[in-house]
Amino acid sequence: MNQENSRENLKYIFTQYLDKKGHRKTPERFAILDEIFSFQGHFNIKSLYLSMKDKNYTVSRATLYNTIDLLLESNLIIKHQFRNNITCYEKIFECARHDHLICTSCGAVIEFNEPEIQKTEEKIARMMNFTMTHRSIYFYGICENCLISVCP
Amino acid sequence: MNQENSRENLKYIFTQYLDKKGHRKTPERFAILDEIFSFQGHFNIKSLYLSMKDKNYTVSRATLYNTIDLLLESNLIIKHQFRNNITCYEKIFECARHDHLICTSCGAVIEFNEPEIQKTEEKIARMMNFTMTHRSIYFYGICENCLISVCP
DNA sequence: TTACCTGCAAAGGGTTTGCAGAGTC
DNA sequence: GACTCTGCAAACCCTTTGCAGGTAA
Repeated sequence: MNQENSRENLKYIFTQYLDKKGHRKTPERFAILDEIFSFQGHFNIKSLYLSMKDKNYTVSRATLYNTIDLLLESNLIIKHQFRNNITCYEKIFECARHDHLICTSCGAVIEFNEPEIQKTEEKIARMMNFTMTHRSIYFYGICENCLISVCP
Repeated sequence: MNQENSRENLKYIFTQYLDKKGHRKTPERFAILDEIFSFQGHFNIKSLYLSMKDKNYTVSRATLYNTIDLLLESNLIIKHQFRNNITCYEKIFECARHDHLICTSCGAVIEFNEPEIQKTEEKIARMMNFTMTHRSIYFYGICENCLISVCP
């Protein structure tokens, strides 16, 4: 699927969701959706606000928080807490399932994909009689680059 | 090891840490250590503050935050972020390694122990050239009790 | 037209900071 | 006695809320 089709698809999914829930299809909501899917990686409310303002499309923080909630509920993005009390978000639609390594030395956030985790998750769900909806896995430590730069 | 010996051991470890770092051994610091290890499960600054105040040992929030940082650095407690922007802590000294399930329906936090995770962690560390120091794993979903209480 | 949404600004709540006095070493 | 730590209160910052005006349906 090329990028344009992908965007149309996103809009379609979000529209479906808004219709289903009886929410209005306002231009702000689609502008925010578009902005989020235009950049890679993690973002937070502040960075989103600034990047939209930069493009002369200023929306209030209240609207950002409101729309983010809708995107979370429609499973187009997910929420992260990277231990610093600033909430981060990430688009998940049509992205490979992945988890994160966080370097406590340089702050780098590194994605990785390990299918074994999925199996373990299912095992735990069975064992604990728990219905999984999503997970949040972070490994903390020192990344390759920082290890190299430390004196022996 | 009985409880009293365990407490003495904790004090010893914390004392060693304070000495090593050149921090002072104030009564507040040991009172906070004692309070934290007197209760089970997770706590946050507010609950810690209140439970100490309850015992007529009031310490300021500033001192709590200060001491918590020291306890984190000495690896006696760990920090959690349960997605609600309230930082939670948990003692880890002499506790079995475990991770958490979080019920998004009733808010329950359920501990579990799955040794397979440890192996996966080591595999990822090798694969990604990453030196793990600690991990933060949360599975979200619906717990047993909430599943039962939902109408079919 | 009506109900919901947006924008603004103020309130809220957890965390951090600055400063004076107290206490450790 | 010097210097760090504590306590207090204010500052800080992200997030939420209340309200008036605007707009999708």
